Amino acid sequence: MVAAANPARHPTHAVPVPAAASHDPQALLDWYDRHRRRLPWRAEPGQTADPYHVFLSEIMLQQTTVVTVAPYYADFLARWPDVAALARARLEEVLSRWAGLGYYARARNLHACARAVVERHDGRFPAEEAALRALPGIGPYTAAAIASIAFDRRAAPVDGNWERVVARLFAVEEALPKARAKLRALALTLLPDARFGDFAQAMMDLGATLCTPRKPACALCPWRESCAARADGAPERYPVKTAKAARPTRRGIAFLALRADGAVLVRSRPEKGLLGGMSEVPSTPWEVDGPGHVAAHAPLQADWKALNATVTHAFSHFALELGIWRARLPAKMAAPAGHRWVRPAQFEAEAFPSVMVKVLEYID
DNA sequence: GAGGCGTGGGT
DNA sequence: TACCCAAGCCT
Repeated sequence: MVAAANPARHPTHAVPVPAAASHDPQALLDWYDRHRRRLPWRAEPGQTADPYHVFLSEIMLQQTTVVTVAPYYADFLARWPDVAALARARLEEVLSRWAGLGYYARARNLHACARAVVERHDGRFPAEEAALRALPGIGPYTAAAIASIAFDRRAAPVDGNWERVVARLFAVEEALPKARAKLRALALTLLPDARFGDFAQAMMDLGATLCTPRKPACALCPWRESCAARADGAPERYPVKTAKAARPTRRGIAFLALRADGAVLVRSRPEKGLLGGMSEVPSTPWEVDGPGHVAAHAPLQADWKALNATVTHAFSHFALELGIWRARLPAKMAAPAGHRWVRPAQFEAEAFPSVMVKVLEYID
């Protein structure tokens, strides 16, 4: 979508803009110049950010906090300092270094995207939103983020921060996610005439530090005078959201097969779906109705002992309760088809998601 | 377009 | 405790 930089000069019929609203973009840029957060992936003031740094950080930051991302970003950048290096990496190694960060399709797409940049764009990220959007794992937000932050193109990376800020500035009563298009249209009316990258990051900093979900610090906000939600006296009421569905509990049993030499029996999950491509301890299916006939799912015949232990884990759309069955096996025992024996010293090279790290606590 | 897709921290 | 929340993308 294309919108005029200033709707007062270039009226649009797409969305009615309150006549009284004057959220001066320069006021936010001035605030940003004084309060910008120093983050590992950000360029120094006045400098252009490296597109690869923006790309890597933006993918990691999808639905993930700055504090969580920071060590992963440092590790990836040290290991793969540029997009060509990442493109040369093995997918298994990328997944193992991503382990613990969640939303594992991001890691697979990150790797595919690096290869696509090398193959389709000669190793240089395109500056245009449309070309960026065509790359794997890069959606409308990330395309706009790279275009604006790395290339200072006029683009609006509307994330959760932008949505919250805009919903409050205009006191939008329509609920998310349905209100998304409206919030985006309103966001476009806020854009300055220059410094698009700084403006994008300023909106994120504003949302992350002042215009927070709970107890926003309106007294410190550069837009406090023109904010409709503040005028209403209840800024924390925005953005309005529709209630989410309740999260069911699924149950299963994990089979901890321990060889006498200390090795543990593991396998890789299918490439697509939940924890796609990640390493796991074999288990029954995880179902709401429970594991059913447990022994039928055991990876091998053994003297299985049910431990008095349950691993619980919260996924985004269901809770998991995993019982543990453990068996000890001779050192020369071969791995069944599709499985492999892994010693604890080699765990670092495996792509164990957090739930499997919890299961592996019971190898002793 | 609504739901699948992780995780850890905060209240 | 049981939610809610965080720089979304894909199908």
